[in-house]
Amino acid sequence: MLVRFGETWHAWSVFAKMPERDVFSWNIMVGGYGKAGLLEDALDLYHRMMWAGVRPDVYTFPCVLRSCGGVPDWRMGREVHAHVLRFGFGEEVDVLNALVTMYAKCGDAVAARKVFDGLQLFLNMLQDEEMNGLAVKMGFATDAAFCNSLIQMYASLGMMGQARTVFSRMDTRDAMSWTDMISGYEKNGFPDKALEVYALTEVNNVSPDGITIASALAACACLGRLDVGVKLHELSESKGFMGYILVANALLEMYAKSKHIDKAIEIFRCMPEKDVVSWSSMIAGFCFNRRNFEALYYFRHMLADVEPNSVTFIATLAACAATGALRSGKEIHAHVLRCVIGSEGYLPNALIYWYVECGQIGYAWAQFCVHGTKDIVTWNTMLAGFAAHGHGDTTLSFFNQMVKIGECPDEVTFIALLCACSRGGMVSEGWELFHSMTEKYSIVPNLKHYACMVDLLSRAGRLMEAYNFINEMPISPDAAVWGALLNGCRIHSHVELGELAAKYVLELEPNDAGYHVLLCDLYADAGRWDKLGRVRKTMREKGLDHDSGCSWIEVKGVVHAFLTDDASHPQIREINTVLEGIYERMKISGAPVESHSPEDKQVSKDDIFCGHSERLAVAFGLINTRPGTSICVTKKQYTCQSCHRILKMISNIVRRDVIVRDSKQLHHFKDGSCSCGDEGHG
DNA sequence: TTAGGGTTAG
Repeated sequence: MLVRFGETWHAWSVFAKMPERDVFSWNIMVGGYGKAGLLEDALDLYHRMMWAGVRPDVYTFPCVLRSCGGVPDWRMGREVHAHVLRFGFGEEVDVLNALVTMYAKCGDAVAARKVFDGLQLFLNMLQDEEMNGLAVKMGFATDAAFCNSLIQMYASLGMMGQARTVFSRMDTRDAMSWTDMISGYEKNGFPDKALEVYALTEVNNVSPDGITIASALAACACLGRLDVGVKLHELSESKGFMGYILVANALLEMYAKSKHIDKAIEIFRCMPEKDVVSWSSMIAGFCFNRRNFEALYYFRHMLADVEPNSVTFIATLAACAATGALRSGKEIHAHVLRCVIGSEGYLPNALIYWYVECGQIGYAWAQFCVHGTKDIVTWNTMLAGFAAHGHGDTTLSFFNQMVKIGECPDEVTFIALLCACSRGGMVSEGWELFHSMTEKYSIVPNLKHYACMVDLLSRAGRLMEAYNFINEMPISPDAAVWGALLNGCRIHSHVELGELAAKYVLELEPNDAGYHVLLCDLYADAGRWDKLGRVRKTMREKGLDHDSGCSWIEVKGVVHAFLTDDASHPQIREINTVLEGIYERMKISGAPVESHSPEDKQVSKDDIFCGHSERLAVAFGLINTRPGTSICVTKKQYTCQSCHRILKMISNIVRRDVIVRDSKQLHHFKDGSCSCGDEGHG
């Protein structure tokens, strides 16, 4: 009784005073600790039960295995598996199901499958009509507890077809049967089907409990289905589930993923108690809504309240990566090392990705080297990192090394590879890799691969070849594919083809400011001021010119943000002095500085003082960081051509690496050239 | 009138 009210500690004191304890009382205690989330305690209690010489029964195992899967503790799970066999429960479906789920949660798919296969014969008998009839007659083939157990097992192995068969065979389904189906579909990547099943609960007058609602909300979050989500919110309120932390957390997630982060904040603030999931969901929610600084702010506040876990760190590192926050990320890295969870799941990959995004390819490499078990994501992150920093040859040789040790590339691998070829101007290598996708690795190229190929060809000046390539694509091209051609036309000043590409791009993405700017750059470079004026007018009409530039740089852990023509920074005088000095040195070196303005095509002071935010941020970095260190700036928008040109020169003049992460890609400027391989940038 | 279904990252 006390356990049911969540008073585990109180229950323990009663339990401890009991003169005699049978397997029944032990089961209640082990189950109670498990349900209260005190998984380690539940396992400890199970050990004590064993030492006390109590013989476990059929109820003991699902309960203790659930805790093993929840930790997850694979070694303990195996130990319990041995007990299952020793005590003769090796043929109990409910126990075997719990074993399958436990192994699945511990990431041991092989063992899960092995246990499952042992059951297959029995399950096949149920598929057989005669046996099924017999089972029905005996009253257990449609028994809710038994069937729920089967559904869970099938769902944990991703066999939703079988789960559905069992589900439809049932006479009476309880809330758990419905929840199993909803969460099964959601977890196996069919959130739409999950919501279809949820809709049936309404038709069938099923009363959903908190877990049912949370599972349906997860599916809403996945699909961004705010309409269903809001109904579930109302239902939760009417049923009094809002105080249930699981439901409140699922609601946060749903609102954040449906782009209603303010509603998520409202719910979060009303929560009397917040756990690690609530905080992590908010951090991830801010990232999802591109409010990365708030994500970092919440992370700092969280530390005073609850202990972060690996999910928290992964979400926070994503915010650090998006903002180029090197110092904050390093703090997290230190936390990770202290908490000894550095090798947990996806976390090492998140660290590599964050170092890459902050322009620290060397540290990313060091992190890669110390990372124990590398999966395909680890390799892909590193490959993409080398590609982004302009190390084309390294990317390809690294790929060969990867294949040599037996790692099988996936579709993401080829995006990184084609990107590297494109930036390094390696056309024949790019073609070869593109063909090898289907011929050697049976990977069907998707839109991203096609966009990479168009980028590769058009950057190399093979504009007609790129155009023909698009026309021969087996799938219809998206804006990114035409955008790559437009960019190539801009680099090689091919106005006519560029206009054609722009026509398709703007049909598909009529309100994308970046593509409009690209077209402006094409006209500006070709000196077509009349047409440039017309595009600018369209942008004004569409309200695309209001998004003024914003760049920021982190210096000594403090983020300094700059807007276009920003004169508000306390160091603005020094910034202007630095820019002026660079301008003087450019003049001396005779650098061919071109202007955006039609009147003045010669070296112009306007170039250096154009007020674009990234230049202000870079100049600020030059003043406030040690000589020789690299300068990392993050920009919210697309870097304009003029800035790109100037930044190349700055990197040459000051002999420092300048890294600018804009909305499209990473630019690593070094000794007068850029990693993006954009030769047309001047 | 004991178990088994659940939320966060990628």
